[in-house]
Order: sequence, then C-alpha cells, then structure tokens
Amino acid sequence: MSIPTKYNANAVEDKWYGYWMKHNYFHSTPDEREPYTIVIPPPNVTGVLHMGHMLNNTIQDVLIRRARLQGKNACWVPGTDHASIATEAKVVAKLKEQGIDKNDLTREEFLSHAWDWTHEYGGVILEQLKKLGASCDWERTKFTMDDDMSEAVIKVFVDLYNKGLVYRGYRMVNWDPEAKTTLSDEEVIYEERQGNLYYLAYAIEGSDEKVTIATTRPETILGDTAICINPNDERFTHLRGKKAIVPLCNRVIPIIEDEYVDIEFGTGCLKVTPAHDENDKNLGDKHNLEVIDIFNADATLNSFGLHYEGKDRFVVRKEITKELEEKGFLIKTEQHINKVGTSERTKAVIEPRLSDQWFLKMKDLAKPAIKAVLEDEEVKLFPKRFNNTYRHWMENIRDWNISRQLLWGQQIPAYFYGDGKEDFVVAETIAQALELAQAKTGNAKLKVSDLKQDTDALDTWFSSWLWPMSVFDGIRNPENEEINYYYPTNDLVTGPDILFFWVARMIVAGYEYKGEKPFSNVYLTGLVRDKERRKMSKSLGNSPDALKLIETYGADGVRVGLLLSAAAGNDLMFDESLCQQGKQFANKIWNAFRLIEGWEISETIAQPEAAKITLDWYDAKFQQALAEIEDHFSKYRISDALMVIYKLIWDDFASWLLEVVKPAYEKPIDVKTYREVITALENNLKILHPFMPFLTEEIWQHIEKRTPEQALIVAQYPLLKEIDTQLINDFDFATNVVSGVRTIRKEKNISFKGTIDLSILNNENQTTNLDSVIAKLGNINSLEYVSEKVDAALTFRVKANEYFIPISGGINIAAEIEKLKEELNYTEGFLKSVQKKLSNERFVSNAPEQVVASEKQKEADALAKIETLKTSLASLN
RNA sequence: GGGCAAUUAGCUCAGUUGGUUCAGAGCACCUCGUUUACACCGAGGGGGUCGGGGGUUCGAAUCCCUCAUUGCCCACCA
Repeated sequence: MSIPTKYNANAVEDKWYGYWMKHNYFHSTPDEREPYTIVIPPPNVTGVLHMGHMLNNTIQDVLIRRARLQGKNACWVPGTDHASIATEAKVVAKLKEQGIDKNDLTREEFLSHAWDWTHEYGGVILEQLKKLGASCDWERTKFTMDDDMSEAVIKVFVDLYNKGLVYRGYRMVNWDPEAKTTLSDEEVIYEERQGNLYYLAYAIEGSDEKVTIATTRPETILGDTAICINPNDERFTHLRGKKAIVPLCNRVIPIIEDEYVDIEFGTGCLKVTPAHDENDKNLGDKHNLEVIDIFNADATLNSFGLHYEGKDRFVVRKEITKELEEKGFLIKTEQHINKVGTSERTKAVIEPRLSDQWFLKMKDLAKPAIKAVLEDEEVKLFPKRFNNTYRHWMENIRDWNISRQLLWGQQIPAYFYGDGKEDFVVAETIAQALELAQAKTGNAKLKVSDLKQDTDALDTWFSSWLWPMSVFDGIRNPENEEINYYYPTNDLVTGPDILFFWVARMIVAGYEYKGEKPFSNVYLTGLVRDKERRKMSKSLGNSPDALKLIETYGADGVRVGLLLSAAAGNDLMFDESLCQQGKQFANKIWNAFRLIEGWEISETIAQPEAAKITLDWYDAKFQQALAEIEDHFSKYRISDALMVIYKLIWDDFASWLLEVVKPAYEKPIDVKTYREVITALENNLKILHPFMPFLTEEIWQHIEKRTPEQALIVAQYPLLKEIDTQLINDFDFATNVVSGVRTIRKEKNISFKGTIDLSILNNENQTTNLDSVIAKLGNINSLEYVSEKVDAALTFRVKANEYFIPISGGINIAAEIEKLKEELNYTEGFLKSVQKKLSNERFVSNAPEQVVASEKQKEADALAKIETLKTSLASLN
C-alpha cells in the first residue's frame, strides 16, 4: 500500500485551491439557475485574519459550497473596507515614525500615503482567506473606496440631501480627541470607571455665603456659565436671583432654577457647563446661557484654561483639584463610579463637543426596515432573540452623525461659496455645484475657484451600508442585469457587535434604494473567546495565530474545530484541541479510504448476505442523516449538521459498514459490494465537502481520475429519498446483540480473535436476516436457534431474547445467578413504575392514546423479560 | 436604572408544541486490546436529585411565580 497512513493536509491544500481557481469554479455570472448570493462582511483593508474572521468566513464558505453542490449559481462577493478611522490612525502612526507630521501634508499628499499603505497591506487578509479555503468569486473583489463604490456613496449622499434627510447642524457630538474627529453614538463604548465626586464651594456675589456643588469634572469649572438649583428645593430659595463666582477665574455667573436638577443627588446644586455636557447644553439653550468652550481639539485646555492652557484635561483635573484644595474651595471628595464614553477605535475618552456636523434623519428611513424584520419576517435574524435588540434600537433611533474630521474616506460633496452657515450647495460634481451655487446666489460670475469643498469625510459605515447593492453597481445603475439577478442576496453572516453599525443600516438602505430587502437571513455568530471565556485580544495575547493553526491542523481541521464549538448564536470558547479533533477526523476518513483502496476486487465471488443487508442499512442511515442535516441547516445549526456527518462517517460508515463488508485477510472483495461501498463513500464526501473541502476533493480525485467537470466541488448533492426505518430498527437490534457478545467476551476474557458459538432462544420473533451481520461482527462460528435453554453457557438478553455462548471450561454458576438476579430486580422495578402509571385512571383517560400504548408495550416487554429471567434462574438453581 | 438571554455529566452544548428510550451528544475520564485501514485506533465502562425554593398537572429539564449567579444590549443623572 503506497498511500501514507496519515493524511497530510499541507501537501494537498494549495494544490486543490490552485486547481479550483484554475478551473474558475468560484466565479459566477448570471444565468438561468437559481442564484445563491452572499456578500462578505468586508474586513478592514489593512487588517489581518483573526479568529472571528476565521469563524464567520468558514460558515459562509460552508453555505456557499453547499449551495454550489445543490446546483445553485453560488456567488460569494469578497472585498475590504477602507475603515477610515482605523486606517488613518495607522497611516498617521507610520508617518510619525518617519518623522512626518500629518498636519504638514496637503490632503492630496496624505491620501497618496494612505493609498500606498493600502496597496502594500491591503488584501493580505484576502490572501489569508484563501488559505482557509474560502471559495469567493475573486474576480468580483471590491473595496469600499473603489471609484465606482465612492461614486455610489456620493450619489446617495446628494440624493438624501435633496430629499431633505441629510442636514448640517451645530450640535453636541462625540469627540475623539485622539483621532480628532467626531464619532457616531454607536462608536462610543461606555465603561464604568472609578472616579471621584468633588464638592466645590462657590462664593455668592455680594455676601460671605457660599454654595456647594458636586462635580465629577472639576477641570470644567472654567467653562461654567451658571449654577442651577431645583425651584422646589427649599434649602436654596434664598439664592434666587443671586449670582455666584466661579473659583479661580472669578467669573460671575447667574444662579438659575430648573426642575431638571435632582434634589437628592450630591448637594442638590449643579454647575452648568454648556460646552462640555449635553444636558448642560440643553439647560443652556433653555436659559440662554453663554457657551464657553475651554478645550482644544486634542482635549488640552485652551486660553480659557488660564495657567492650565496646553495641558491635557486629565492632568488638569489632578492639578486643579490640588489648587482648589489649597485655596479652600474643595470641601470634600467622595468615591464615585461613573460611566465614561470611550472611542471604539482609539479607546480615547470621548468628550462631548459642540460643532458643525452632517446628520442623517433616521426615523422615517427606519420604518420599512422595522416592518421587514419584525412584522413581515422578510429578513430573519438567527438567533431570533436579536429581534428584541433590533426593535429597541430601531424604535429609538437617533439621527446619524455621518461626518468625520478625517481625510481617508469619501469627501463630503458640499461646496461652500461664502462664510455663512447656509452658504453651501451639495452636488455630485464641482461643475454641478457651481451651477447650483450660481443659481442660489444669483451670481453668474461665481467661479470654480470660489467654491471650497467641505473638508470632512463620510463615516465608513456610510459606504458599507450600501455594500450589497453597490458591489453589483446597483446604485449607479439600478436596473443592471447583475443587481436584478443577485439582489436580494440570501444569507449574511456576521457578528452581533455590528448589528446596528452595519446590518440594520443595510436593511434601511436596501428599502430606500432598491425597495427591497438586502438579504433574507442574517446569521449572527457568537464572539470567539478563549477557554477561560475571555475575549480574544491582542493585548491579552490569547488569540492564536490563524495561519499557524492552519499549518498545524490543516485548513479542514481548523474549520471543523471552529464549527464544532460554534453552537448557534452563542459565544464560542475556542479550544485548540478541537482543531486536533478535526485533524483526527480527517485522518480517520483518510484511513477508511485507504482500506477501501487496498482491496483486491473479484468479479467472480458473490455478494455475501451480510454485506448486502448492511449496505441497505447504511443507505437508510445516510438518508436519515441527510434529512437531519437539512433540518439543521434550515435553522443555521451548522455545528449540529457537522456532528451528524461526523457520527455518520465515524460510527455508521467506518465502525459498522466497513467492518461488515471487510473481506477476510488477503481475500478479495466481490465487485458489487466494492462498487456500493465506493458509492457510499462518494456520497459521504459530497455532504462533507462544504465543511472539509480539501480532504474531500483529495479523496474524490484519488478514487478515480476525474475531468474538471467531475470535480467534487461541482458534484451533485445527494437527493433525499424515503427512509427505511424498519431496517434501521432491525439493525439496531442486531447491534445490541453484537454488543452483548462483545461484553461477554470482555467480561470473561475471551479473545476477540477466536470464534465462538451462539445459540438464540427467540422469544421476540426477531427477524433472522441480520444473523449474518451478527455472525460476522461477533466472530461467531455457528449461530443456531434453540427452543430450550442451553446449559453450561454464558448468557445475555436483548429485550426478551436470550443468548447462549457455550463454553468448555464450565461456568461460575453463582456469578451467573447474581447477574440474573440483578437484572430481574431492575426489570421488576421498572415494571412496577410502568404499572403504577397504567393503573392511574387519570393517566389512562387523559394521556394521548399513543403514549398509553407505548406504556403498555413497555409493560409487555418487561413482563416477557421477567419471564425469561425467572426460568433461567430456575434452571440454574 | 431598564431590557434580553443563559444556568442540564469534568468541559462545550442538544433536548422543537409538557408524555415513545428509568435525561442525550462530542470531548475528557477509567478498563482491556501491538485484530492484517487508522493507537490521530478499536471494544467496553463510569459519570447528572436538569442553579435553589415554591406552584400548575395524571405527568415538568420543558409551563407559572420567586430567589441566586453569569453574560449581553440600551439609558444624558452632575
């Protein structure tokens, strides 16, 4: 036998990936077949493959390969995302290393560096996906900053502006002082942090009196423009209409009254800083307060910060606390836990900041998307419980801040012709903008050089929300053949962390721009954690190197490892030993194939009875498994589907079928059995292929020489037939008998090598057509039916049947009696509980007929068995 | 502070509208086995009062109440 005993994944994976690519199996063009489409959740262009990618791309590949085998026109569109803030941060950092400051560069120069970076590192992650076996249509690879993609984004922005849905507003937004940009609400992560509550005394103008306020942010007192009390708070009625003096800067500020203030909290007295807190801003608007912004863009203090100018807010907090204490303004400090917003990307603490930004009104846009998921179920979320989260978010949706103070992204197509807030026009091109501006101002002399484009870029998600449409050019060219064929797509596989960022917005965009859902099913995978349930992260160093895993266990092994641990929708605890299990499974199949491959075939010998019936039985088991797999897939229980195949191949195929049909040592196998076993193996390969593409293709091509049209990747998936459940039940009985024989052999130390005799007292009227199977697997010399008990034999029972294995040396009667008594005792107890149930009138009258019947059957079985046991005991005594 | 989900064998999880199998799987564990595909193997085996406490029912892992623990999402309380 020339085939190695161990399957060597590394040696074959590149070969088959290259073969598949060469024959263009991944490529799809519209035709008369039913389409099956997945768009990849585009990873960051400069990212590297991590476990989360491995999981969701494996699942996508399983789905796409299965669809391909089922004869659908399978199209998986890959691509990457420009990830403005993350990529820009990386480019800025790299430039800094080279001694270049971003601020010294023009927009064009910076973008040129960013493109260089993108071209250098971009697509690395896509190459890594190939190692995993991802069968994406690489000819369709898209990037969210490709010219056509950007054009679509701009077109949509202009359209939404013209519809009155995009507007520019001076608002309190989330400011990331590190990236120096605003963020949408969704990009802010709130964390609980231990902080302090500082009690500060403010002097009252024209008196010796003081008022104490509580704040968590003492450094912002320099931006205070009022003190607020609750009008119902009797403690402070004497302060009405008076003024307070801000410590250190000695600004005189009014004391205002508003029921917003919580009497119970702190001192019941609130300092108001409209520039640095959203609530304070609301109060400020209501009471016409001055707004004093004391921060620079990087959250250091500006000239309002007095001698703290230029220092970071957190440094100032410490220093100013000390100064306040020294000067007697600090009354006391309490520990206090507060929620701090941090940037999803840079982890910097977010500052509320007032500025001009672009917003998209979401409320009306969200309506069809809410209906589609929650009422019509046009889009189904798996697991379904995410419907609740989706509902909550969509029904309380706020306007989306879509502008970013970044360069890397689509520049907002708004053109200013003057300094006024309204002195701008929005258009797809500068030429159109000029026309609009001339018309708007009535000034025909306005030139292109008079227009200044808004320097902000759009939020990355403002391009990715169009992804399922724009990859088929469905925005620019809404009735083209491709979009009409592939859209709506079928399944979307992604993590729940971007349900709002991306999934919900794609549904919104789909209805707005195509009048139709973007996809039918959304499978939300769990987060990949380590064995100890910790999130995988670079800083913890608990994230395994994806490519190294593939090298060690093979892509198939890793895929199986990931899928086995991925119960639908739950977080998964990744354990490398599961990849080991995957690898061992590959090896098991490989060796099953080696066995079959090594047989010598005889055209002349007849098919043994045992082989014939076991092949029929395997066929039935296969059908049963096929139905279960179907069911699991319909519920996106990929892990369960794989486990069904795992057990089918390992237990039913290898342990039972192959053991039965296996010819005796150095004997040939009959050709009929051989061919049927090959067919069974091929069917196994077909259903396993989506999960383990490389191994299955390798064996498939080893079985016989195939033309490119006959490759496994494009083979025909087995069709469901009727299941012979009777045969499955009968075989099951036979396996119990075989197990009985094996148990006896083991207990009595009878070697498995030597043959034994078996006599059967057939009280069950068990069919005898499986006797050949029992004889083969029990290594039985003579199998005969008897009408009376056999003396001097070891016994066991299956249901009411009694089996005798005569032995020469004499048996330990006491031990046999003991065994029988134990079994009798147990069966009688069981009978008693069944009879108790049956004698309960309410049970018999209330329970369904079928349930009562089965209880009666149990009773009859138990009675028969007790009878057998009793007679046996009697004969031994 | 509000909402959602989970809690079943050592681990990770199934258990569909309460009722065919005195609660299942995979892995792990224990015993035996150099059997002519595979020790990355084979055969056999042990292991759970279904988070605690109530309740409904002839019957509850499954339905209801309550408590506890954990996770996730949302929320402007200084």
